[in-house]
This record gives sequence, C-alpha cells and structure tokens, in this order.
Amino acid sequence: MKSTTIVAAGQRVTDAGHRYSTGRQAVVRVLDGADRPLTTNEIAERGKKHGLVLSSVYRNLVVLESSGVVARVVGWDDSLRYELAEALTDHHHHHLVCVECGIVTDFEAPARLEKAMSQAVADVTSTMGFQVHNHRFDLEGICAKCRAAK
Amino acid sequence: MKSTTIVAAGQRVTDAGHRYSTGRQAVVRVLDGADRPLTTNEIAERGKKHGLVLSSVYRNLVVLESSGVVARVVGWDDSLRYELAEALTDHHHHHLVCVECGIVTDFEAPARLEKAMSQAVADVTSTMGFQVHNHRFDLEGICAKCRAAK
DNA sequence: TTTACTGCAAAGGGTTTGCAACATG
DNA sequence: CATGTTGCAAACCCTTTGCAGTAAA
Repeated sequence: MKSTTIVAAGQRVTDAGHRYSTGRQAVVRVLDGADRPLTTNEIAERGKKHGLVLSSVYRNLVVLESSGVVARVVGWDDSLRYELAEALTDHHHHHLVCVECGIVTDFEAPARLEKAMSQAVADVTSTMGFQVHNHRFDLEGICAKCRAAK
Repeated sequence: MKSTTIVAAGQRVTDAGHRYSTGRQAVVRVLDGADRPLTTNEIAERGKKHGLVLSSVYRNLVVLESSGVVARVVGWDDSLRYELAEALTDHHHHHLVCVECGIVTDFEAPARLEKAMSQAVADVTSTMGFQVHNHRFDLEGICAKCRAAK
C-alpha cells in the first residue's frame, strides 16, 4: 500500500471542496490494495473492517469520481466497477473483460498501438464534434479460470 | 430495412435450435432499423406496434445473443444496449459513449489502427491465457448534443 | 460549533421469473 | 399435437435516498 497515493487522493478530495473522511480514505486504501477493478460489493466487503457500509461506498464513490480519484470501469454485466484514476497511479492500462464471470483484469498495450489510438481520438474530436475524455481498448473473452472450469 | 438481414438472422436462430417467432423477428427488425445500439426499453418501445412487450424483449435478446444475431454493447450507465452482430451486418465499427446522457453512437476506426489492435489481441491471447472474442475501442466523452446543452 | 458525512432502513428502477394461455414446427 | 414462446404480474437485486446521529474542519 502506497501512503503517497492516500495523501495525493486526499489532496484532490479537499481541493474539490469535500472532506477526506475515514470512509473515503478506506475506499482509496481498498482500491490501492487491489490488482484489478472492484465492484461496489467487493469494496464494501474489503473495507468492512474499517467500518465501511455499502451505502456509504456508493456515496463516496460519487465524490471520489468527481474529484478525479477513482474511475468507473465498464465491464460486461451491469454491476459497476471502480479503480484508482490513472492520474494517481501513473499507470495507463487497458482491460480484459471475461464475458463468463464478469471479472476485469488489467493489461498494457504496446506504445505503437497507444499512438495509433491517440491519433484516432484526435480525428473523432475534430470531425464528429465529440469531446473525448478517455479511450478504452478492452478485450472481451473468456478468462483462464473460466476456460479451465469447462 | 434489409429483408436479407431478417432472413439470415432467422437462419442462425433456427440453427441454434430455437424458433424464429414473430417477437424475435420484431426485435431484429427494430435493431436493423436503428442507426445506433438501443436500450432494452427503446427496443420494446419501437416494437410495441408489433406486439412486443418488455419481458419478451429481455428473453428474446438472450436467445438472439447466444445465436450470434445480436451483440451486447456496454455503455456508461447500467442499462444494457444491443445492436445487430457484426457477422450479420458486415460492418465493423466502434462506439462513442456519452458519459452525460449515456447514448452510444457508431464510428469507424482507420485500417491502420485496426491492424495494430489485432496484433495486440494476438499477443494477449498467447501470453495471458485469455481467449479473446471481441475487442472494443470505445471513446468516452461528451456528445455534441450534451455540449450544446450547457 | 457548524455542517458535511455516516448508518440504517425503506424506496426506487431495471431485470428476471412463475404460470397459464398461445403459437410454432 | 407436443413444446417452445408469450403476457402479465410478482419477485429480485443493485442502487439511491430520507432522516437522525456523528465526526470533520
């Protein structure tokens, strides 16, 4: 667990005019300690020892997202997943989405591909009037565990 | 509306061992007549004149998806969206996802980018034991309409 | 001390399901 | 005709919200 992350996150939250309560710190800690995006349930479960409750997880994620501390990750099923914002982790990555169990894991794309994607983003912005905030290059398929389970 | 699409879809449904009922045809017609992925509500709404009901839309989408006729499109909010499978339309494309209103629209990526993405897919398959079914290169941002509304 | 935040429980909204009637192959 | 499919309504589950008590600045 990187304490620098906890502090940097707090800076963003207070800058946005919110309090950096123990509950919010707990959410950040849980996400910082995870190696993949977590569902709201997983966050509440792992933060239970710090007194985290599901409804507060939901409310805190709203604040943390608008403060640029966490990012929503879209998976396959309809349950929401979150991870620390890349601005905090300095670790640009993409996702492998299992269409069987819904789990989302990380992977990095080659620099050459990132460059090509950036170019495409610029094109879309200029030709379609769509203001791009983020690109996602995600791969849908079957994870190793689900393949083995068949 | 391309009648060939309706027929080809029916072939896949019957090949998968299901009946090509009027309700399923209606779903295919609705999606074929749309220029973007539709939510379950939108499908039911547009198919109402053909006697489509929401619960049947849900049930039929399950069958149509497993038959390879429709594809689930993951947006921003939690409502599910569907479009005709690319195998039927011969039109590979990607999506612009508005994080404001949730609407999803289509765009095509340059061939050069598609090639780079295919390469990355091959790498992941061989190195991470993840069996890729589909890649998505989606752009999240604010659509022209939502920008204007501010 | 002021006011944002939390926990609890109840409400909300989209999705799924049981059952009897119906339509398809 | 045998059985897959539909409509309706109730059940479900995830997410949001009201309120009174608590903790942060």
